[in-house]
Amino acid sequence: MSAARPSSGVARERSRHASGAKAPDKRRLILDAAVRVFARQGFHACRVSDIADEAGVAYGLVYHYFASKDEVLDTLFLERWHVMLELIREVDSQPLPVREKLEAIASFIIDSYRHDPDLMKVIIVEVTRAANSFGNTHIATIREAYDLIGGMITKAQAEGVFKPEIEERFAAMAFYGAIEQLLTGWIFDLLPQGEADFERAKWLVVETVCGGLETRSEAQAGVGRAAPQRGRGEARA
Amino acid sequence: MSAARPSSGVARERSRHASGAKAPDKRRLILDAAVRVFARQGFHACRVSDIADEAGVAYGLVYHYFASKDEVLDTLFLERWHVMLELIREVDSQPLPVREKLEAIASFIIDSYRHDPDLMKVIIVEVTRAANSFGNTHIATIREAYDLIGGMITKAQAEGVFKPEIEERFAAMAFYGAIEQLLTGWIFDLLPQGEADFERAKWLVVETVCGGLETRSEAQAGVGRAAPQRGRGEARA
Amino acid sequence: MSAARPSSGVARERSRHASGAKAPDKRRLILDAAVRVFARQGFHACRVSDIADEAGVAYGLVYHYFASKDEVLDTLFLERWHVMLELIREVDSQPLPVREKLEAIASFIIDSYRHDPDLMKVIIVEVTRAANSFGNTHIATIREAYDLIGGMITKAQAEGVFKPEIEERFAAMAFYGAIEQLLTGWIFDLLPQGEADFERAKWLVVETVCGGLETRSEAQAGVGRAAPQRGRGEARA
Amino acid sequence: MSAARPSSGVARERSRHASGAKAPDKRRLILDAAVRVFARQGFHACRVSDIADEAGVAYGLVYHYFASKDEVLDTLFLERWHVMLELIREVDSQPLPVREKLEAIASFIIDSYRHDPDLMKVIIVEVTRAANSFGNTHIATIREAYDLIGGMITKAQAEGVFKPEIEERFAAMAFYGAIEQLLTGWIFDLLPQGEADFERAKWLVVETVCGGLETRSEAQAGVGRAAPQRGRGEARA
DNA sequence: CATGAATGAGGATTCATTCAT
DNA sequence: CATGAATGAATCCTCATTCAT
Repeated sequence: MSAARPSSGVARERSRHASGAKAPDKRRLILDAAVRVFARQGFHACRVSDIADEAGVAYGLVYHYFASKDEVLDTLFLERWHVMLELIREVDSQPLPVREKLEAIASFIIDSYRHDPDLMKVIIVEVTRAANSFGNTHIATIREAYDLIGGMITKAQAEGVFKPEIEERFAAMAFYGAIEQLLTGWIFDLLPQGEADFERAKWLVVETVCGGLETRSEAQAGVGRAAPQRGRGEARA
Repeated sequence: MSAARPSSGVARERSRHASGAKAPDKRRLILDAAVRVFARQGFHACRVSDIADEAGVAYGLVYHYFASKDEVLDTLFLERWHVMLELIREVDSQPLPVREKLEAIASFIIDSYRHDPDLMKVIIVEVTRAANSFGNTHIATIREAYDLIGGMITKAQAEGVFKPEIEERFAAMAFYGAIEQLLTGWIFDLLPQGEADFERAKWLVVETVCGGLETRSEAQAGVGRAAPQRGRGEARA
Repeated sequence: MSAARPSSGVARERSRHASGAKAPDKRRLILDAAVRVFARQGFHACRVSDIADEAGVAYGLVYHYFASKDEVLDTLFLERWHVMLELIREVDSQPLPVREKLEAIASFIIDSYRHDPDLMKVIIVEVTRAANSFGNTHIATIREAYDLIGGMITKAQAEGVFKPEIEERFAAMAFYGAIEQLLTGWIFDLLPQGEADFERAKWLVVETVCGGLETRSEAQAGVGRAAPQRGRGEARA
Repeated sequence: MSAARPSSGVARERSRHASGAKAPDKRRLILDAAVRVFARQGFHACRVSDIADEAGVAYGLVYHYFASKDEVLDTLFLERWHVMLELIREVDSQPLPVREKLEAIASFIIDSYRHDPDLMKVIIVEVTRAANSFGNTHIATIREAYDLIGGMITKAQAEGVFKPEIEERFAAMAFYGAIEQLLTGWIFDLLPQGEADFERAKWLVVETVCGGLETRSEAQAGVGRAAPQRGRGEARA
């Protein structure tokens, strides 16, 4: 009661009373458990008690920290997406070539999956696609990311680096869609997920999309990095 | 159309008495109603009775033709995806340049959306989510599509048209993901959906992805078609 | 429509138009199928379509011959029970010693089970015990049998063959209960059901109950037949 | 009482706070209500909400304590049957003549009915029918009771008290069947149920069955008690 | 903070029965 | 006679949520 419950906003993991990592932080425990359960069973198919069981707490406690089952998913989405937006904004603010900016974004997303595949699975499968429930709630947030990426592309077009005839919003969607589909491929085991696969994927998505967006002169200039070693049959993580 | 026949019900697609549109074909009626209802409310949020009401039939008739609510969605998915696979196979069998093959695929998908946005919305939004629960029946079907597209890319690489260092499966995913994300953009009203937008989108996705995949020499050859007129403000929504 | 449908009454298997065994007699087909299905799945757990499937007819046809699923069970019960009552009445009308009368009844019931275990299972499990539905409907019929048996016992008591201090109704119930429980034992595989087991069971139930009911003098007179060979471990039918 | 604990729910039979009848013990409340409702309407004809209403609790609470409607019936059966088995085991372990042992068992069953006719009605009427569907969990329990009674008979045969030519399992079934049928007679109002009727019934069933099972010499010894006064017209119903 | 007993609205599914062909 | 498409009432069960302890 003394500590304000941030029902949204980036997680402040510790710092209850500024005392440090004293309590096991049940709220975090529940969120992490929810990720695993949502990833395993899907949001709709799981019960609140499943989350509580996974977290090892009584299920009434979930309602102590979250107003509803929905809010748990909302929180997971917003936590991650805010980090994502922050990253995009930071990248955007720096004086880098588009290709590097886009690569930074692709890297961030792919590394996010590499670091916590369950979380990304939940966000992609349960939120991003959930047109009629969560999707609508978070469209504004998602749109912001597209707008930022779109801005980068517009700028690149103004600089003559990208072809001017491709509309920035469409390009931003295509760029993001390509990345997300790679994650989807990993999630559903359609693509191999070795360490090298992740690295190559970053390069690939940038090379493909930027390659297509760049003007001839730019492409000839050979700004693209060399492809990481193409390795097949690597161990999957 | 090679519609999947459910285990329950009778579903004699053939016209009764060979006369044509004699019988109302309730099964089709239910499927079409389901598309509208799923698109409007989402699969989970709608009740079976909503489908029946929309179709103007009795509650139980849905269960006369389909074993469950899931099977209705399943059927929609399989129906559509079979058409899609057929198209891809046909395209693949013809002696066309990759770019044209990919453009045919992109066109087909985008036209599918243009022709029946509700259906595509359902397929994209609900099925991915359902893939978790529905087991891997659908994954196998989807994988086949990717494999076919991957095959086109491999061939193009062998012919020196596409860069060899990009793995075909990843490229196929990126290609498909770009298209799907455009649809998602339309579905969520993040992109304008005028007639010209659809046409430009076809060109754009091919130009972007192929442009990125093609070897320098190929790109220089200028195989790409000129961009359709970039027109703004035709947004429908 | 020309042939009166006996919704109750002993089955008149053939004799539609007095022509003989011309048609396969679908009604009989359905009744026999119902016995098998009721025995296998239980009355409540089976669907009308299960009966129709077993009979190899469309399920609408069941309603051509019977007003409801209930009536099918009713008919089976009444068919059998009328035969049973007839037997008891006939036995009762003959100038035999009680012991032989009761043995005739026990034999009839046990032979009924031997001849068609499914039918007897259905009648015992689904009707006789079904206190609140069928039971009540048929109590009158069942009571008649008890009364007839009770009458035999009263007569035997008057003749000094049976002890007078045992009330006839109670004795009749006990007698019938012993037999029915043997059937139940067979039905649920608690007792062996070889041919000899059936024969011994007839003797046993009469020997036990009559032995207990008879007066000392009568018992000493040794009216009881010798026990059939006690055989264990016989093959089960 | 060694009540079977269901898999769901919590069921802390122990008194809360060691204070006694503090908590209403909803689980017991539900079971008792179920007995009344099952007896009145029959298992199949009643709804779960009828049980909840009768118990004065919310619908869902039934499912808090029991996994299904079936499990409620199951629990009632097992609770009762365990008490019954315990009684039989105890009787069996004592150095009494068979006749007294069997009389103790008959007394117990008949007193059970006298004490809670609804419960016995449910056990007799519904469980036999359910045995079909419930699988063989119950059959095993029932078999154990028969085996114990059969053991008593075998022992009596070895001691020369009972005729050796009657197989013990058949005799056990007949004995139990006679008792059960008396209960059935009461349940369906075919027999009078005054206090004296119950007492006479105990004597009758033992006298009849034991009388039939005993060897001549034993019967002559006159071990049987005198019949309780034969009184008519005390019928309760 | 934590617990889990209690609530009850909500929805999928079943299946007996009707009836047009 | 036969068929099986069509109907829709009936009911089980789930599970998010509340709240007393």
